[in-house]
Amino acid sequence: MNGSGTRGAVTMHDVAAAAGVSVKTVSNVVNDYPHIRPATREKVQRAIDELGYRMNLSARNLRQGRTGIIGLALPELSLPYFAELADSVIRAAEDRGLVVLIEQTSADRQHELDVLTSERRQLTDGLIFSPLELGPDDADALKVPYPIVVLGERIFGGDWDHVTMNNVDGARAATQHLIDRGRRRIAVIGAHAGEAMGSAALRVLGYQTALAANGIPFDPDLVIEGGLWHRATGADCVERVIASGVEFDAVFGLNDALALGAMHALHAHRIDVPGTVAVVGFDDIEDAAYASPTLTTISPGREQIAATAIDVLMARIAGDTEPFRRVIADFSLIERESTAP
Amino acid sequence: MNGSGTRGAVTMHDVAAAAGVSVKTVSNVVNDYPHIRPATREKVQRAIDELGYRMNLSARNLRQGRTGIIGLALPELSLPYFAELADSVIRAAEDRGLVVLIEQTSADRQHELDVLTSERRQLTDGLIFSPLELGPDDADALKVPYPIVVLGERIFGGDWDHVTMNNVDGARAATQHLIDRGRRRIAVIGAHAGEAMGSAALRVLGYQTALAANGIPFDPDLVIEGGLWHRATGADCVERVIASGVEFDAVFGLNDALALGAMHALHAHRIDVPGTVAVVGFDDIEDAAYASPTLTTISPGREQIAATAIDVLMARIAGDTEPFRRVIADFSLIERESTAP
DNA sequence: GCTACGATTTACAACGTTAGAAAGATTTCC
DNA sequence: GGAAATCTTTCTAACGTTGTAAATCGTAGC
Repeated sequence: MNGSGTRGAVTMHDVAAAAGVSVKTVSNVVNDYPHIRPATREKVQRAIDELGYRMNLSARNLRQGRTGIIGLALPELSLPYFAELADSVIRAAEDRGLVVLIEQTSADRQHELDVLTSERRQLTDGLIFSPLELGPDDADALKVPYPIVVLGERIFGGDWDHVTMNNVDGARAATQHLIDRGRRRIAVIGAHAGEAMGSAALRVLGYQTALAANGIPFDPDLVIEGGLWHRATGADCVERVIASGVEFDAVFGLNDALALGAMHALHAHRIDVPGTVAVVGFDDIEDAAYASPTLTTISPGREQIAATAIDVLMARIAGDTEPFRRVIADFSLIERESTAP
Repeated sequence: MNGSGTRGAVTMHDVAAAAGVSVKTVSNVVNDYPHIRPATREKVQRAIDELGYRMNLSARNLRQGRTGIIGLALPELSLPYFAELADSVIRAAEDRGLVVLIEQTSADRQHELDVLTSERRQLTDGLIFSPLELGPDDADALKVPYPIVVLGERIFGGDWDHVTMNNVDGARAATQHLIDRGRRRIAVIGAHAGEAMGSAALRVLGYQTALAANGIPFDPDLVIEGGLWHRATGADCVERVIASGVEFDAVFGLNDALALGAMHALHAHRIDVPGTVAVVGFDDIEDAAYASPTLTTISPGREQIAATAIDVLMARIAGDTEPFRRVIADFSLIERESTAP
């Protein structure tokens, strides 16, 4: 079936025999060992090309104790934010010659714990882990015997590397932007009452900080609860503010899906965006740029998060023993039509 | 750092020594070889538990020539359809004890070709490949020396397994549903003029088939071109039909994003959905269920496609030499508010 | 008690690669 | 010209697992 004769693959031994050198010399050529006579290198290279030799990675992995694969554990690819994060991580990994194995935790606590001790960890050199359900109490479970980089905010102060977006400052900037546009009655939608450390709480904190910095009183009536951060929730939140009769001239959706849903509901009520109500989101998912009007949002530095996570992880895999790092990605405000003056 | 003493992992040798049996017996226990005395099995199991032994997968891979990893090559995870497909494939693989390595081709022809011969193929037992740019001319490139299952419609008649959705019949059913609801002037948006074999062409074909079956004349003015299947394109298509003055009482978006964009534009024009214009999509992405009104669509059997692809691939990996299969997944019509009577 | 025949267990040799050190070439320097 | 230094190449063992075949055990049949 494959071009080159026998069923089994071509090995270094075959190449060595064809080139008239030892196996180790072939290995040296393949691995760019510096001290090789040009003539030898060429001889070997020719044999490799002629025989169509491909390295057997399992053998190399066994010998070196490395696989070149990193794990990425996240809630679900169906959620646009995580799909885009995975996209970025895969690209960043590819640039560095690594490959990514994705595991979904379905936002289930037990599943998140399982991933940490799964047999799959044998197959990966390290793990990038984006938990949604684990909290400070689970810190011990994260003390694993392999390199791990944790994404997101839920677990602080542990003994591991942490790469996160700047939820507080990002939210502050989003709010400040609305204030700069003359808005004073800013509804924030998608809040989670019970939570102290999740993205919702941190973003609401940023919102409050911005209000305070501008001497605008905080009105609890403008903080709208909303569980799942879906479009439908966003629409529902807006329906509720409107029904409540509370006045507002702007909406801060704690993520883009909420903001998009909000715009939809505003539209349904013939409320002009951004004329009457300005809207801003958070995450910069692709749809935000295609909505109408296009949505102003905070870009959380997804690419940077992905690249940094991979770099930190690679350093740990290579044996780096520096103190654990906490990296906070740079965010940026993407101004679009939904907050045009 | 890890609980069990020395840096290096526990091996079968350690377990064998602790249990007082040979390495092979440990291997037999681990692999559920039937002829093992219960007492022995228990002894070994206890040693395994005590030492916290985990199989070294690289070693097994080397010995068996299998990795337990399958590759999944798709355009981009940022596209919701592919993110959801990847989700389904990963779940299906997990159910069967496999693990998935995702590679993105960025919808780039060269990149799609590269994936087929990448060094990564050494790491996977087989490949599930969803090409977007390769066409019938590239058939030779798909004759690879490892198990491969091709998704999608672009390449027919080759010597490989093929799992695909039923674009023609699905589109026919979507159109028929609109006809059943009394619609006669159905605009179809997102068509690709040049294409003969892509999803766009096949779905338009299904649309025409349904019209013909019901004796409704085909009006080319109702077929609206649209390149990228994004929400913005859908909105734009609707703007164009409206501007053209052509009458219509329904819109068939060739995918959900187009349909959602269409609903948005209709809304902007104060056109009632489904009262004045009914809308139907294709793909059943998650947003379709959260839109307002919720979107009627064709569910292309994503789960089934994923499961079937994995099953076929596993059979090939196991050495199945049956003739190549072509599986067409069952679709279903999901009726929602956008086509309510 | 002895033989035969499964049931269990073991010894040994791979799987294809690379680390480490030794061996062989070649060059450099007096 | 010879010794030392350096560059190249080779040799020998692993890495941890499983397939094969052979060894050992246990017991049923006579």
